[in-house]
Amino acid sequence: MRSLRVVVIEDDTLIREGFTNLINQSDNLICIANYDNCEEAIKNLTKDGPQIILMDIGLPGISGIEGIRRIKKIRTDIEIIVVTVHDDDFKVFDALCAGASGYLTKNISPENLLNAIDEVSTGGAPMSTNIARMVIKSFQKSAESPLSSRETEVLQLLGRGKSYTMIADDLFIDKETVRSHIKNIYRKLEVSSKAEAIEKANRERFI
Amino acid sequence: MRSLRVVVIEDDTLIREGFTNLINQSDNLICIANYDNCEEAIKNLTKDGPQIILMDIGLPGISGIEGIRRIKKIRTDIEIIVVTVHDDDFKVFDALCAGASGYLTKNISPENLLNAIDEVSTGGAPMSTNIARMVIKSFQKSAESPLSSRETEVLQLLGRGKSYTMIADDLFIDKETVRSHIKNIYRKLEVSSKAEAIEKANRERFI
DNA sequence: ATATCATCACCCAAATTGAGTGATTCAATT
DNA sequence: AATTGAATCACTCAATTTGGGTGATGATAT
Repeated sequence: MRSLRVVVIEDDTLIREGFTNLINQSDNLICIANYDNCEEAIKNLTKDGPQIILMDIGLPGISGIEGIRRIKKIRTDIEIIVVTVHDDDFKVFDALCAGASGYLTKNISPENLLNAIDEVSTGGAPMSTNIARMVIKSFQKSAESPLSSRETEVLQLLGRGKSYTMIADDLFIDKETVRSHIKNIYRKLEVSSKAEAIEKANRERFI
Repeated sequence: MRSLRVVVIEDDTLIREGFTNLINQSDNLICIANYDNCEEAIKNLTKDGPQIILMDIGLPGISGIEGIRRIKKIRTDIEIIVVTVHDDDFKVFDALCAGASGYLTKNISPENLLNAIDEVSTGGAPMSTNIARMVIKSFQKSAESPLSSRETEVLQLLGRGKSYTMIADDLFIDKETVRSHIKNIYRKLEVSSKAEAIEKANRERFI
């Protein structure tokens, strides 16, 4: 069986060496190179030709997030797994949006790290349990929205760029009714424009 | 150690019995009840008092998706794991939006099913590998967008409900420039209004 | 060299929006 | 029985927004 070519990008020497050794001890993986920064890694990307990259995102120089973006731009088929201590929402979602296929926090066991590499190579998306929960939560609305279900519906359509008239047609109600709902939405959210309402509703996960 | 109380909702008798037996054979789980429809399960929800519900979503009567919504409305703290043959995008995202904490396809092994129940009880979000990949993909933009990066930026702001003037202020450019970008966006996307542009860009994952 | 990108300008008419100030009906809660 | 919230509809008014034109400029890239 062919070995999967892995590149490690991680500025902590100890961890970098640790990952490299771990990968090379596995019989279906080979760590083709390791780097302590993204710039170097990108420079050698074509030469190295990895299928998988393990990557820290708290790096000096260009951030790991930007690094992911650039790597995916060069070769979309490389699977990138983020391995980091950061588990704050923004970092996670930025990394995923940039193109990461997996996201692990650093307390992961060596065994699970190897499993994750395996998983990503077969079309999976390995995530630490807390990350998976964050990701799933991002789909769910807040329980304590002040908006009624009809108001929520109206605001959703407004957020899709629809005009009062179009919303009225979609919901089979009069334009005046839509206006009325929107006034109530503005009052409840304490805003006074479409943009503010959409902004706030998105931030607080009302829609 | 206290047993986790599980309820199974599944219309296929064979599978339902199988899940029930499997759960009861585990020493930290107890299947407190099982149902072949959501209505019954909801009726007995308070009496049963489960921490976890295993749920099919291809049910007669009210759909599993609607069932999830209603159950979460009654008791937000119940963790619901969807176990189903359906892995089409809409079903998955609808279920997650409705409040599911996990999503497994039915080819799962008995061992992994028990692991998933365990995982969800400790704050995880168990997903089959293909589902996890779908979920992560939903964060990522399409590679072959016809829009330039500036146009993408403009369209993103438009999608947040901002007016031309606000977008101009945000990007430190003239309102006329914004209009110009939007005209080009409309041409490239072959649309002729804000709503259509946002709709199409979202559908094709350009923003 | 041709094309795309990013920027700005002016015209025009129709549509949209936000802020008023109302009303009615129905259902739920107290 | 009274109140509240939800959902529906009506009309005015002025400012803003939008979409369609038809241009231009300089820079960058292919």
